Amino acid sequence: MAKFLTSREENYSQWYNDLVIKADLAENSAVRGCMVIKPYGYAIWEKIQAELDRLFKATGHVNAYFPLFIPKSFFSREAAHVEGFAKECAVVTHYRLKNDESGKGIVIDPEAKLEEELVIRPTSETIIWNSYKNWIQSYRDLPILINQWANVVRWEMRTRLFLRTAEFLWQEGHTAHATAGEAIEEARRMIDLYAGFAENSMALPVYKGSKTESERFAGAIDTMAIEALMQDGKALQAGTSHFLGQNFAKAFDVKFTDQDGKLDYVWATSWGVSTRLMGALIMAHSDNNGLILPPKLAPLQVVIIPIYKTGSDLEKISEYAEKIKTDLGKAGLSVKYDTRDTQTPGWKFADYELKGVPVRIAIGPRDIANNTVEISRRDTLEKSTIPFTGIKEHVTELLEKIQVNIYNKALAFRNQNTHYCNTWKEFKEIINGKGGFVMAHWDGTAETEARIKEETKATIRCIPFDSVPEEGKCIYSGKPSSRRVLFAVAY
RNA sequence: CGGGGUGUAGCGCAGCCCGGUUAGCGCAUCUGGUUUGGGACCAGAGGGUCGCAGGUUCGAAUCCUGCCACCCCGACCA
Repeated sequence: MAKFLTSREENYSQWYNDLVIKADLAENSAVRGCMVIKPYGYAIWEKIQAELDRLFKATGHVNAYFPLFIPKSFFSREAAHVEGFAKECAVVTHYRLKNDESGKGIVIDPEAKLEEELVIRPTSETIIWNSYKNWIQSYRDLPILINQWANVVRWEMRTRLFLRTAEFLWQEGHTAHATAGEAIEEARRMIDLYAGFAENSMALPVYKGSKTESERFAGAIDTMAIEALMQDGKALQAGTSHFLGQNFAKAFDVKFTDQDGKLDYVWATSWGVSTRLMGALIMAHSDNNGLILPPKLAPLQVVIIPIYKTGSDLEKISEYAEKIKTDLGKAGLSVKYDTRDTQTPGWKFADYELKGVPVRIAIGPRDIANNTVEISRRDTLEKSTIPFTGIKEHVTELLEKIQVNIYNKALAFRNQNTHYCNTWKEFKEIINGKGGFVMAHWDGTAETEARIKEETKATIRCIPFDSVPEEGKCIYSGKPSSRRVLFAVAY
């Protein structure tokens, strides 16, 4: 089985690449570092989008859209911001092409040089706060709770499908508030929302916490993140939410008059998740047979496959199958009845396993005779034969069970691979060995953090919100520490 | 951007070192037939600017130079 995929044990990153390609999720394009998201992959992204969009709206946010291009000068207004992004910006310098004089091909028209270059957004804080300046005068104009679904470009050196591409799709929330407290609350609300989404919809357990200063978003006061563990023991940052203080308000001169008539700068947050979530989803659950998708995000939840020898067999099976399809459809499930006679049942079984369809129903003459169906779950590959009556209830329950089981499995793995280390030796053994998360004491200095990174590649993923105060000694420097932080080698 | 590797049919590869008929093989595709409860079988067919540009040579997939792309490992990052 699974001779079409490189196995996880053999080469985890090759397995991931194979899976993305063979499950027809995405492929590389003619443009370096940019991917084509194929229909099946995009369907999963649409499910992710739909649920997140619902959650954003349920917490009072609205969608808007800002330009792809940002005047170069906007970036220099916030010092830390420009420093963080300058190295990976694509820049538009001209607005016209013309035929080459020599008659061969087309060239940039040197006369069509832009007076001010435009940066293709790597993130939209600057262009958005430039607009907010005009929208905000009084506390009555606040808060502004806006989200944008967009593409952004970050000219990365090394790219990998979904995990790191030069162009990616994401959503970015940009909110404006009258008080620091309100903004902090908002930033925290959104990281909680992301964590809830990861756990409930993606079946992906995450650690929540704040980044250290060196890992913080360029221009933020506090960056909060959710961190997930992949099957190879590496961590993946799955979402971030930033408390931006008054940095962008100051950079773009966004002031408002409060209830006491005093003028103050506006407080900001921004938060986002990207198509990288697709990578997390793929890597966290899948196996050597292919994708394993949580039912809540599977574009196709149930597939029905007929097994027949003759045309009259197929007729009977189809009648039976169509009933099931209609029935399950009424229960709100997405069901496909695959009647293609160009592929054999065995081929279809393998293909839908590769694509991670959670539940498969096979119907053959045997089932017609016995009034049964064969039902198979993708997460455990278990098969059973069940009676035709009550199939709707059975499938609905099974999908819920699968959702829970996938989560529990990922949680167990995450917990088994979260180690509490007290010595440097032990720390290195785990990080260099099996990997995983390490909860360890840290003296709070950027120097120690950098040294640890240099020696082991491990970084502080976050200072977990729920880490309990505890007296200890930094594993590296031996200096006193009051709480453990979360280390891992990250993607 | 540094180190290593690879570019030959849609995909995966052999051929290259040691230049010489019509560039092979597996998978996939197409046609016909038999099949169909875990990636079916037989027969036949189609498909190639040998990554690109120069050079050496009577002759280049093969040798030389330059470039480009991709993969792996580092630094950077969601």
